[in-house]
Amino acid sequence: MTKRSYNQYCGLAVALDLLGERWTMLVLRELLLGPRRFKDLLDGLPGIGTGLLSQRLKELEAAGVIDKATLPPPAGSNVYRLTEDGESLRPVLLGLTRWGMTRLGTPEADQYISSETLAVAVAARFNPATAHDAAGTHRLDIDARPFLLDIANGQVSVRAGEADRPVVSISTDSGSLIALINGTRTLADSLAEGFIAIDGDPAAIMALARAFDLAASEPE
Amino acid sequence: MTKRSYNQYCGLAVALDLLGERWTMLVLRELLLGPRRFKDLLDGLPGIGTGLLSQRLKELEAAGVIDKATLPPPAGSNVYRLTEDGESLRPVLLGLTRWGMTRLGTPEADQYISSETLAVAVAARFNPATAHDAAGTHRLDIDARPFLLDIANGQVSVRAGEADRPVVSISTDSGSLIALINGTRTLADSLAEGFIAIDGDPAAIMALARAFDLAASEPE
DNA sequence: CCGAATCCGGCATGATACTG
DNA sequence: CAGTATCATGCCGGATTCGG
Repeated sequence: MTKRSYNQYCGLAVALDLLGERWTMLVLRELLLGPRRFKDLLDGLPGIGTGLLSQRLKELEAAGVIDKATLPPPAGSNVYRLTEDGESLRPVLLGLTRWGMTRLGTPEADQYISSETLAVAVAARFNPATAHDAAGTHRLDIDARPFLLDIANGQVSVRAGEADRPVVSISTDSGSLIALINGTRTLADSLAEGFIAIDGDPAAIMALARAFDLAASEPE
Repeated sequence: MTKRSYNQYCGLAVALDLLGERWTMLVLRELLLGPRRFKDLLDGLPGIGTGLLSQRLKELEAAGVIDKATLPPPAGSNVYRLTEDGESLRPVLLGLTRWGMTRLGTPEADQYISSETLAVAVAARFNPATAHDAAGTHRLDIDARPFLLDIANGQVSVRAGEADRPVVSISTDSGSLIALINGTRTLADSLAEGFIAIDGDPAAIMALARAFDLAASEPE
C-alpha cells in the first residue's frame, strides 16, 4: 500500500506530500526545541493518539527529516531529533508561525497552551532587521521551564534547557507572556507590575526588546 | 457541524487549522501567479474534484486569505485572488517550495508538470544575497506561456502575463527548464544548444543568472 | 462553461485497549 | 514509558447531476 501523493513535479507538492499530513508540522514544531521522547511529544500534541504519532515519526525518519537516538546511560531512553535537513525547516516553520500569530487573539478557555509553544512564538517574533547588539545566548524561563535563545548572524534559535552564562535572563509565566505578545500589556508595565523579571546588561536588554519588537514603551 | 481544529494557542497550529487541510496550500500556489478562475484551478490541481475545490475556496474566502471578483464585461467570469493577507504568505510558500525542491529529482513519467509550477520553482530559487543589479521586470516564457518576474527591494514575485517592456526576456520549454534547474544541463550548454533563448542587456542577464544561482558556468 | 450539491467506496484519523 | 492492535467515525476522491 503506497502513500498517497499529489504526484506533481513541484517543490511545494513534494514538501506537502511529506509534511502536509495532519499533525506532521506540529511534531516538527516540538522538535524545534530539541530532542524529545515519545511521551513528551504526546503531551505537547493533545489529541494525536499514539498510533498516528508513531506513524508520523516513522514517515519523517524514513524521509531523513528526523532521526532516533538512544540517550547514554543511565537515561537509556529513545529520543527523536531533527536532522540537518529537518533543521533547515526552522525558518519555514517560524514563518508560518508568524503568519498564524496575527490571527491569534486572546486565548479561549479550552485552548491548549504550553510554555513550549510560547517559546516558539517568541522566536517567531524575532526581527533580524532590528537585531543589532542582541547577539549571544539568553535565558528565558516560562512557568519555571528554562529555554535558551541563541542569536547569531541575525538568526535566532530556541531550545529547551538552561543557558550556561546567559547575557540576559528573563523570567515570566504564560499569562504574562501572552499579554505581552498580543499587546494587552506593555513591556514597561509588565516589568513595573512584576509580571516579568529581567536581569542582565541594560544595553543588551534594550537590544533584545528591539529585536523582538517589544520596545514600544521602553523599559527604563 | 464545526470545522476540526488543533485548538492550540499557537501561531503554527492556527495557521495549519486554516492552511493545513489537503490541497489548500496548492490552491494558494496557483493564486500566487495571479487571479484564477475555478476551471484554471481545477486544471492546475489534477485530482482535486469540484466539490473539494469549492469547499477550500469558501474556507479561504471566509478567512480573508482570498477573495472573489467578477471580471468586467465582456468576460464577466468570476476569479479568485489573494488578498493582502494571502499575499503575505508568498515568502512562506516559496520557502516550503525551496525546501521541497531539494528532494525533487528528475520527473517521473506519470508526474504532473505545468509551466505554472515551474515558474514558481524559478521564483523559489531566487537568492536575495546575490540579487544585485537584477532589479526590474523580466519576461519568462515557458512552453509559450508568458510570465513576468518582478524583482524589487531584494524580493521577487512571479505572475502570469506579458511584461510591458522587459529588461530581460527568456524563452524556453518545460524540459529544458527542468534540466537547467536540477543541474542536468548548464546554462552555457542550454544557450549554446538552443534550449533556451535570452534577450536583453548582457550585464542584466549576468545579474539574473547570479540571482537565481545559475552562473556556475557563465554564458559568453 | 462555471460552480456547486449529492452519493458512495475507501482510506486517514482519533480513541482506547493492550503488550513488552 | 514506548509503542502496536483494533475499531468507529469522518474526510477525501471520483462520478454524476443539476441550476445558472
